[in-house]
Amino acid sequence: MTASRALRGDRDVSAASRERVIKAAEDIGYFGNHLAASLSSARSDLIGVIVPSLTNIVFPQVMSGVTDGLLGTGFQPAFGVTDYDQDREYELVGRMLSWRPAGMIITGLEQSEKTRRLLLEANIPIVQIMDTDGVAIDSVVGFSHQTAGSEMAEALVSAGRSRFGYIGCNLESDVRANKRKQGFADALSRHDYAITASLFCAGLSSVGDGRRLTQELLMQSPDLDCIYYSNDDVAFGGLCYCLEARVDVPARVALAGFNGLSLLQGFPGLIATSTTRRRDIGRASAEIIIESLQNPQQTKGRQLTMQPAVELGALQKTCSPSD
Amino acid sequence: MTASRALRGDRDVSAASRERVIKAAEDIGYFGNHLAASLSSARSDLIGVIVPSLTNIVFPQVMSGVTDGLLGTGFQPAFGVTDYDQDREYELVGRMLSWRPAGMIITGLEQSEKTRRLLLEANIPIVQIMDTDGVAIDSVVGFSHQTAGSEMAEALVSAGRSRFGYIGCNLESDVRANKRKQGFADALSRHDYAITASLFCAGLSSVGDGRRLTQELLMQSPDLDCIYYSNDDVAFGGLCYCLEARVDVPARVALAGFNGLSLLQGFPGLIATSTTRRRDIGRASAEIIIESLQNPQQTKGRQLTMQPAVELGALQKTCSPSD
DNA sequence: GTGAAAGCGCTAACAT
DNA sequence: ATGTTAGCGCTTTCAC
Repeated sequence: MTASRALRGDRDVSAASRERVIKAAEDIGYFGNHLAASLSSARSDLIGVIVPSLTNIVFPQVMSGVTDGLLGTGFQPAFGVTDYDQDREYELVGRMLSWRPAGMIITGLEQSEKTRRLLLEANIPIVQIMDTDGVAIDSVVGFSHQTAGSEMAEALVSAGRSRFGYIGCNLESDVRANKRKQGFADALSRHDYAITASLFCAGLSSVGDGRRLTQELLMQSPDLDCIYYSNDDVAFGGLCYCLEARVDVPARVALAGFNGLSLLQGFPGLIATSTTRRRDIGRASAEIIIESLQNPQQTKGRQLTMQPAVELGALQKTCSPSD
Repeated sequence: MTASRALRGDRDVSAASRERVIKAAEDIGYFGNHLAASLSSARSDLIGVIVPSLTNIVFPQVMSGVTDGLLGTGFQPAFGVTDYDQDREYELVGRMLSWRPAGMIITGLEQSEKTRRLLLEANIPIVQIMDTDGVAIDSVVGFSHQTAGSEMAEALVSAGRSRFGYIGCNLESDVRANKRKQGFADALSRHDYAITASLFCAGLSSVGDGRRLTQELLMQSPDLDCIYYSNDDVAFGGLCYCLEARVDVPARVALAGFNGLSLLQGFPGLIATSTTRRRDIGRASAEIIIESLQNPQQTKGRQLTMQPAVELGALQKTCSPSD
């Protein structure tokens, strides 16, 4: 009937009817039923967004970016969390698709074959985010973690460092942290250097673990002049230990993390990092979905790289401690 | 037909048919349509979850808790973010309800009157979380921020502090931080003390702001022996400043935050805090929704308080700096 | 500009 | 244990 048109803001409704309908709707406290609408029109205004974890601030920021990018478009994000578990991811993707979302944003390129098939067959725009090292399903917004790792290594070598340690958390599940480590090690070996000592912890990264592992690593390898961490949280924990133990950072040992978290502003410049544009990646992925929806042909398989910038901070000004 | 029953795991289907159906479904890559299912059965397996922000780790942790609590129940969380904006909240609640969720979890007790009406009329279990200072719509899981503030004040007074400063971020929108401050000030005044110096910053709380504001506050009021912060992020920034400026914490000045973030493990015990059980609150709220769904009568209007524990850390052992 | 008819893909209730 | 019928609340298409 006319009511349906009026409420959806269809033109071809007289101003008089429109007003009457809207008035009536308010009076009875009516609000539509998206289920019926989407079922009938065979499309919904949901954009599925899948992230691996909510344990540090990185993915929440990506989600904020997506929300921003969707604001005012009439589309709505629907968030899901996999906890870095591929089976859970498959399950979640299936559930999301069964809501017939208009598009999907999913973290990483390493979905299981089953999941990839689901996504492909859904026949909606898919954007994989946060990584570009691999084979895409459709569009991609992110950067190469491998490159990020090697760029950090190059920068640290240029700053005169030569005895490298590594500390990582959650490497069993965090594919991207592994890629960074790989890129880091590869770049070092091109300079005939290597990671000579490393420590790992299972489970999620945390400041506390970084602190503990750094103490341990420096005990067993006191000659290290640089430690690369799987991310900023762990690196920051390392810095806390060093400050308390009066280990001079970065003069005696340089610490390098990853992400460029605002947390680092606690001690500006003391930790080298690669600043990732997390909100921008979220926003851009939302925009690509919207464009694809408006222009299905031209926007297939776009690739957008936002490589993080290496920031050395105070390290820039120091020389090798052996000088 | 039988297929529908088989796929939903209805009993009253012969093992033979069930297998044939499931086999066939896999062959053609069939997966159901939640839209149609929910429309038909007039209920969905979604639980709407509304949080104010994703800018620090607190609400992501609540969301993880909800996800945990829902795991294996067949219900699924659907997350929404309001950015501390009541109009956005109203909009979001409306949109969520139009998906006919089975229940709603929403942060805080300060919804607008319109939003409250929407929620009431939805006739589904509602759980408001994170706060108990106010009037509930249905069930509540959280704690009194007012009490949390006064308990911290009491603890600090007992620890011998007497000259109090306050630093807060985002107080324009963060109702709960305001309640803590109020409770803190009220408790102080019962001891004839008061907050004698404060600084605020607009916008979201961050470590960097805490650092900057603490420097400023200690410059203009060098005699303070205690600073209460709106939360741990800001407090931690303050600690970073003090460590760098060699201000003795907690001997000369005690710092107190709120939340018990794992970040504090960078310098264990140096910041007093109230440890909130964020995951537990998320999990419990999910459980209450599930119970209400199974047992509509008995579970109306439950109230669950999980008051945070004050942790003084190193401050416990110090005496007033004037001793 | 408005209305009537059909149907989206399921589930519920009732046969059989 | 399986099939049949009707209908959830919309949108679409086509008349008027």
